[in-house]
Amino acid sequence: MNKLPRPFYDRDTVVVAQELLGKWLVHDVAGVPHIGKIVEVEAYLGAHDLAAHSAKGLTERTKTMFGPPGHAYVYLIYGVHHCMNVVTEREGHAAAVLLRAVAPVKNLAGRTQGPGLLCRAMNIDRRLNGHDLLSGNFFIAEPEAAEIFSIVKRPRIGVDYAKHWAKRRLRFYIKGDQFVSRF
DNA sequence: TGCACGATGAAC
DNA sequence: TTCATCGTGCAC
Repeated sequence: MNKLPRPFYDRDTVVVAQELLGKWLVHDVAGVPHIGKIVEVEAYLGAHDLAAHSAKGLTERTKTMFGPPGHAYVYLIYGVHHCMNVVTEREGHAAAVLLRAVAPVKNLAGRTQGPGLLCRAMNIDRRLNGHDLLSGNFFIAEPEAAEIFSIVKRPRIGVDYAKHWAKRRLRFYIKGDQFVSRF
């Protein structure tokens, strides 16, 4: 499979977020490759973005976001669900792209439309926090067949506390895709 | 050492 | 609209 290289992630987060749409998220568990096509994402631009966890500064929780690009930032939310992000831009910039939904491609059971459901279906939990996405068992790859689609831009979900940052259209999804979490 | 609070999902 | 459930961050 054609794995995305480090330079792909070391670019403007809004660009990376949109280009992640259509790509394949691959997690190999005990020899079984779980594969989902990314159909919905959100961009978190860095420590200046009040909706981003990194706006709190460098802490135990956010140190993955402040690390080098191309690594997974996985955290537990509401004590119940896991959320999976991809770190972008240069080390120290603390930006990331939240993966909100995937469409089943291979070996996925259950629903995948939402950040928590996506992680459950893909067997992703915080043990994978900080994991290098250029590794052999957990990575993002080019899809086998490229497709043409339109990208819808909307405000991010669940970040009303972020003042004017909550209004920016940093949520992106594939237009008309049935696996988008909500329209 | 205690406590408020989530980048959610499911039930009521 | 409410609630489950717990790690993190910061106040005391």
